[in-house]
Amino acid sequence: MTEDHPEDHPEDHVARIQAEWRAARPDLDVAPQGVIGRLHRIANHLTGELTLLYAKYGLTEGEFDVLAALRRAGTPYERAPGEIALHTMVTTGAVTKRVDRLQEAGLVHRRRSDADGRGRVVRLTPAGRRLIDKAFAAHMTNERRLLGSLSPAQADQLEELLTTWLADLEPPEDSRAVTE
Amino acid sequence: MTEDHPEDHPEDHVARIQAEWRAARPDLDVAPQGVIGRLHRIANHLTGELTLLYAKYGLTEGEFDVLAALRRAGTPYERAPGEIALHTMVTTGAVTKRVDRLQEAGLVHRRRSDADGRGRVVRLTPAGRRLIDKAFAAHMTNERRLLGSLSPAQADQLEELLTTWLADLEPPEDSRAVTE
DNA sequence: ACACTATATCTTCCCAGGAAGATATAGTCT
DNA sequence: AGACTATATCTTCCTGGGAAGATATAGTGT
Repeated sequence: MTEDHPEDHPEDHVARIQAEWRAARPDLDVAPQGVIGRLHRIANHLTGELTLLYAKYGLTEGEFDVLAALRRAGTPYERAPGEIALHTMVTTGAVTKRVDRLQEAGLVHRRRSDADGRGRVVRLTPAGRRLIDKAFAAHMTNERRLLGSLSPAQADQLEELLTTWLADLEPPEDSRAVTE
Repeated sequence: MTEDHPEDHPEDHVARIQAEWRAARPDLDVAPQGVIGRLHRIANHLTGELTLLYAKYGLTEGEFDVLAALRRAGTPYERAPGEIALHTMVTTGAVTKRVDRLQEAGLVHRRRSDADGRGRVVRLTPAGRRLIDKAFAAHMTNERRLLGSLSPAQADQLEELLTTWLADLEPPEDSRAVTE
């Protein structure tokens, strides 16, 4: 965030935006954009690439997330919609629709909960299990590729910085909320 | 991305997801999620916080971006919709609608281009100029706050890593495309 | 000048997700 | 048991943006 980075980066889009701001508003310190702007641009690029891969398996990102949450649950690959909403960080309304689409595609099955009449249970079908197993393996390969420009040491360093930052940004929730 | 980080992070959401995957798919290396997953979570948190601030000024993120792009242009704060689309990384259709809303709110003015009958020129009104000047200053303060958990040295290190990564992810465009 | 192609913007249609309300069932207190 | 509150899910309505097509104007070659 200091001004002089004697690296060989030929000036990226974010640097140009910062330069424009420095000209337009010399009274402001736009240093934070150097981190936050680049982080957002990277996130957008990554999302675009990841979405392309999901599409190869006929899935949207949201649908992939639901299948992944079910797969991670382990046998018998079941979870309540509310749990899925927590895991995937969307509203329950969004989960309802995602599950609708996945059910339509025969990838999940929905039934009433025995234990709680209000609850539902969403379960991966065998087809859903097969699909997410293939898609997730490809997804990991894809992520590894996208990280390719960083050396392992750089990736470690980056992970550590992001972990520190995230720990501060995330609400200090009790871990139960998400794990259970 | 190595397995042992002897820090004091008590295990975050991403670490839990990775642990679930290691149990469910021990054949896969989910290390990339450590970086990419956290990056996305941070980006989401940041977007949420930034959006809250935009809302205080009656703006959506998209509208803020348009006003900012015009403000950065310098006097007389004008840009063609196509340029705005490039700067804000959305389609021209999205720009049309954003400008519609901003025009409705009296923050920008739209007229035909003299030089090119197909073109339009979007210009900040005085009210728009005042609003974005206030909002952008607050935005920078907000971003500085959000970076607060990192030391200046950490922020520098992070910026450098992100710059390296972004340089590889961004298409090696010729710089004209975005600057002009 | 004419035909053809390229470009800038806008329009139409669609989709995913959020917010808030509706519904059904649980749990609790008396 | 009855009343009241809490909870899980779904439904309805709305909004922002994407994709592709429609318009209007430019530019180019003959």
